[in-house]
Amino acid sequence: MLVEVALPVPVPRTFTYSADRELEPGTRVRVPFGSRRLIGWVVGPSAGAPPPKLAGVERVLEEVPSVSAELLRLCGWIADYYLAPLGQVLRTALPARLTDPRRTSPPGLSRRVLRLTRELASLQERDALFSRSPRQRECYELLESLGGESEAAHLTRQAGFAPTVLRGLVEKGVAELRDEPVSRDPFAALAAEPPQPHTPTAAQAAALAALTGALGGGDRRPFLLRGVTGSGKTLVYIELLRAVLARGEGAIVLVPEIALTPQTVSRFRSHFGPTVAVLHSALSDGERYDAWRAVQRGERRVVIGARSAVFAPVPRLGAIVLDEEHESTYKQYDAEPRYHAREVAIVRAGLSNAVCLLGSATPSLESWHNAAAGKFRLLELPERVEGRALPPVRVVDLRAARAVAEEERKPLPVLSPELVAAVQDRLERREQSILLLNRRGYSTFVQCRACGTVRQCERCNVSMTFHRGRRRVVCHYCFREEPPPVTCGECGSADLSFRGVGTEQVERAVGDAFPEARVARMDVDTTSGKWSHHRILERVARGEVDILLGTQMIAKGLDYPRVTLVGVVNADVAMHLPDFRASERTFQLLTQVAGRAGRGALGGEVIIQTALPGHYAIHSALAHDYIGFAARELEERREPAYPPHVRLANVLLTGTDQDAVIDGIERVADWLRAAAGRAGDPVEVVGPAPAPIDRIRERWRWHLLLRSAAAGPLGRMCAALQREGPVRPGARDPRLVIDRDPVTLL
DNA sequence: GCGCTATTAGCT
DNA sequence: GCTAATAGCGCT
Repeated sequence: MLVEVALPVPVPRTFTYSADRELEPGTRVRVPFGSRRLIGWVVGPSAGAPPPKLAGVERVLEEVPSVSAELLRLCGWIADYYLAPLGQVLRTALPARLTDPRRTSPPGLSRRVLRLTRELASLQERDALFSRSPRQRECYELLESLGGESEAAHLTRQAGFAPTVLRGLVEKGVAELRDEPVSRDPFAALAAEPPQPHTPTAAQAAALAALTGALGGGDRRPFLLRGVTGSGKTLVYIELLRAVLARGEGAIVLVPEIALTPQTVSRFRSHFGPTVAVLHSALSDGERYDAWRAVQRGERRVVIGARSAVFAPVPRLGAIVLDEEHESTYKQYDAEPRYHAREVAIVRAGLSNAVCLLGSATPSLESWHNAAAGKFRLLELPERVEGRALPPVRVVDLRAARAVAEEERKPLPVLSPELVAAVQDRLERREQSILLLNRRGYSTFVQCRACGTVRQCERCNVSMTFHRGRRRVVCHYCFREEPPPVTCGECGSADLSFRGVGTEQVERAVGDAFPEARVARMDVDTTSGKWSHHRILERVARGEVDILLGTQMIAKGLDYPRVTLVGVVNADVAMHLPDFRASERTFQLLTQVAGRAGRGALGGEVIIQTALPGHYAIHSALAHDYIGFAARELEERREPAYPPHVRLANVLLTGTDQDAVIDGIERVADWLRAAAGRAGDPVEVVGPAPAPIDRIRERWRWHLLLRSAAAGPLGRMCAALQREGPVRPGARDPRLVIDRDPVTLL
């Protein structure tokens, strides 16, 4: 008999193979493919005539399909909607162990584990023991943050420690190497805090009643929970999950990024203990596979994870919760399939008859629009728990500050006198402050005073950022770095100006203003280690940090009662980006970071430095006015029309030869316009135009937008373009990328 | 004419 | 995505 097999290759079709018996859809098989062997999934019997070249399934890898019928349907929907090959979707949905052709046998029954045996409490002891072995220290500290143990293979392969480093720790008597049976949860050793006692507020109780009332019911519309920061959304999630578990079902909780939300994860663990599986990016392939199997067997019924956890094989799915549903990290924008976990969650909940709950203080306009249209059911938590007020927000007008600075012939200070006074006040009261600036490095660009030329990356059309710590200028797109320029590359002048403030410069300004303060900086540059987020946040939690400064990663999910001041060094960073979501992003970030202040009994205050105090995104944030912001922003997006009023697809062509890229995108545009005319479908072609960043890694980038009132015609046009358009799918130069519902047009 | 490198068709 | 076939190009 003949079966259709989906393979993890970028070819948008399935392949026909012969099999000597009937194979259930979802069964993993090994098949010959060219000169190679690949692992694929049977998706069903083959209809029609056998192909001219027919090979047979070489090996059936499992008797019970690893992909359930439900998951297969979900992946099929993703493949169709996001125009990705089904096999690539399946590979994304499953742990790497199951798709790696080198590992066709089940993983062994035991594995080598390195476990800490002695605690080094004092810093002096640590310094002494590891004075000549920094790698051993790093390894020790990684183990510490992993809960005391990790698989040896993980430490050597993924974390990059040499086997001698592991042995060194054993010889020093601080760790042991042992063979352990599989299926251990590395997070089990992490102490969970006891659950906090609580009484739901009236609003929480009402939301819960609606949610639990919907369990197992027929109305499949998702819920949108809008709750101001500090209103107790997590409590609602927890109580919903409790009800789900009581019905004998399981649930998935999606968070934007596990490393940034340790407190949320810890609350789930404290309530549900060992039935929680945390799918973390630091898991080794083996640990991830173990967790996946434990979920599939029903041993763990609550799954917490980032985007890809939406595929967790929970057998009887009762609910999917998506926290901070507006976050753009839910969209996979840089690889196929370019899916949005929010849409996938909604579709999956529909297929499983599960409750889908989207939560946010600042819902995406798409979701807000859907709630207004009755497609989502709206729940609201309008007040903070225990009647705590939202913090008052003050604005410092940078235009006025700039005028003063110019008059006094001094540079504009990074921190205004108002902000300095407020931080000083917190230091005296032994409270904590958070300072946000969403730009890393020291100076964001280097400009020649003589001719005005800005130093650009050789491979990308972006300015290079000066990193003072590294003494380099760095391209944030291709990571190329060079020594900082001393002369202008254009005119040779040595009069260079290092401009644009980044977090490193804020750190320096803070150091100058408050030499005694204990400061921590948190951005991509200080959190390169897998557990460094964790380490910095632990220090904040223990009160060892007076001022935490950093990029947007300090804006999410932190809940520290001693944080009573939030300062935004420059609120306008995202506002000038050539992206229709610039205002929305600015409003969301400001609201989110403002929510970090005053979560405890001490109260709090927010100070925002901006040159655009009159902009609606900023004054809506000042007033904590989501509804006002959303109404205004929805109006702004009517003309020209942008989501949520219309659906978009971004059609991007990249290549090393600019002329070929331009020629290609023009042919694509002509083809699409002709096709739109023929089909009579209301799809509009906007462009082509160079992408806002028109060269990255020596590849030129041109794009066009497809705009349509409805998703259906837009999807059909994209599919036709892929099938019959002038650029062959899979070609590498120029290469065509189709991104539906894009979150960024850069 | 040979051998190295860049490009690309085709994979069941 | 990968590989094998092929086209392109410098060198003897």
